[in-house]
Amino acid sequence: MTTIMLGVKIPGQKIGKPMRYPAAETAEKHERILEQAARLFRERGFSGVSLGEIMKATGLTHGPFYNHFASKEELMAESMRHTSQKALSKLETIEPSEEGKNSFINSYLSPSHRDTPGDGCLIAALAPEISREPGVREPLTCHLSAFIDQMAMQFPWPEDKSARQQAIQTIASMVGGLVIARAVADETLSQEILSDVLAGLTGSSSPQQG
Amino acid sequence: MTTIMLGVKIPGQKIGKPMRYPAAETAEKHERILEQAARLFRERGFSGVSLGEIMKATGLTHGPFYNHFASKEELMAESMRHTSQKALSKLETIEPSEEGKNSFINSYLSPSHRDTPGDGCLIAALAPEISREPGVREPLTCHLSAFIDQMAMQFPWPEDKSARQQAIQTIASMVGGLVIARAVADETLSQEILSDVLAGLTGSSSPQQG
DNA sequence: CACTAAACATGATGATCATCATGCTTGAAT
DNA sequence: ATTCAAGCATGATGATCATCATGTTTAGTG
Repeated sequence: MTTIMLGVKIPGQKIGKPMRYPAAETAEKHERILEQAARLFRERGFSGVSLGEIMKATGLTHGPFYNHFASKEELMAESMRHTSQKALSKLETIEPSEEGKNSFINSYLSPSHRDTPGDGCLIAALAPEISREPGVREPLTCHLSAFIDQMAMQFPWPEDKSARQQAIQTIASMVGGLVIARAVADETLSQEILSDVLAGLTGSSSPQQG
Repeated sequence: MTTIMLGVKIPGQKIGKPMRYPAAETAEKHERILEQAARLFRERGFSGVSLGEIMKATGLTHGPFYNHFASKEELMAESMRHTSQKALSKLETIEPSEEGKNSFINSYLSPSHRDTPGDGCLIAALAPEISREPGVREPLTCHLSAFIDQMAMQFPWPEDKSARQQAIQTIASMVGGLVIARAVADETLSQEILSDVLAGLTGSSSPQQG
């Protein structure tokens, strides 16, 4: 039986080994790479961003990339885990009430979220590409699974159907609504999609802001 | 004032000009390029497919591509229009009843559709990439707009809300459900997503086949 | 029959990119 | 102070790709 170490290389944290560069700064750069990658990937897709661009965005050259990650694919997976954690943490801070839920859905289906994919939902920005990239399907699966669980648990749901089923239906509507609102070139139609999907999920007929 | 000709080059159909290769065969090749492109783009994304691959799939070499299309971007737009027309035609053949609607939704959210993106929904396969590619947002917008109209008109909808709004909500759920079912690596979860979204849209609790 | 322009095939070209190679810099442990 | 591997920068390398160049084939037209 073979044990495979799947642990991720985290510079500046090797145990008992000397760190010639300040560990804190190195870890900070590592983090910056992750964050810039997460932003750029969501803005332009995995294949639309080069490693050089990402490194430049963090203020480094392309050289030291492989001191931080083993490959682009690993960076993709790591940046997804990173984004997922932040999204889940944010979700957990929302008031576990009907109002909290509606406000969450409202902000998800807002023009602001539609227009800033780099800071938004990982799934809506990257799902089809993820489907085709074996290396990133696992983090996506973990993320979505955790998100479903958390939404089902955190918010109140009508009791005629299971909370989990309703969470899944809600997420599907949110993702689908955002994805098509982003793809459409007509601002009026795009806004109509956001409003209609929002209305279906919250019963609200007032337009969402920001 | 300048008039810009946006017409698409269609080999074998220039008026009054001699066609040295058989017009019928040339038009057939043109069609084959469109179809292979539409399939490959949906399977692997725009940026995941090279022009060489597409031409090879049609039985030609990469050379004559530019005798048929002005650029990859034009091919992308044309293949989307081509796919859109076929999808709309197919939609129109569906019986305009509750059963027809449910059967349509059922087949959209089936494992078969999930597993064969190359022959499936254009939007679910390509929407995020379309959002980032200026040259293909117009055909997507036309497609979605026509699809909304047709669904709203063709199927019966509860009268407490506008048919159009319900069509939009339904499409959003379908697209979102398919997109996340495809992205997830866990077959059980993927199947659960398909079933739950389907149940929310049709009230059916029986699993979909094919 | 000779001519021609569309359509075809082979083969550049130049750009982009992931990854690797090399040498310099740093600073904690010796 | 010396050492040395992590981390850094510059600069290959080799692959892929969209697009272009060039020559060849084709079948209507004159």
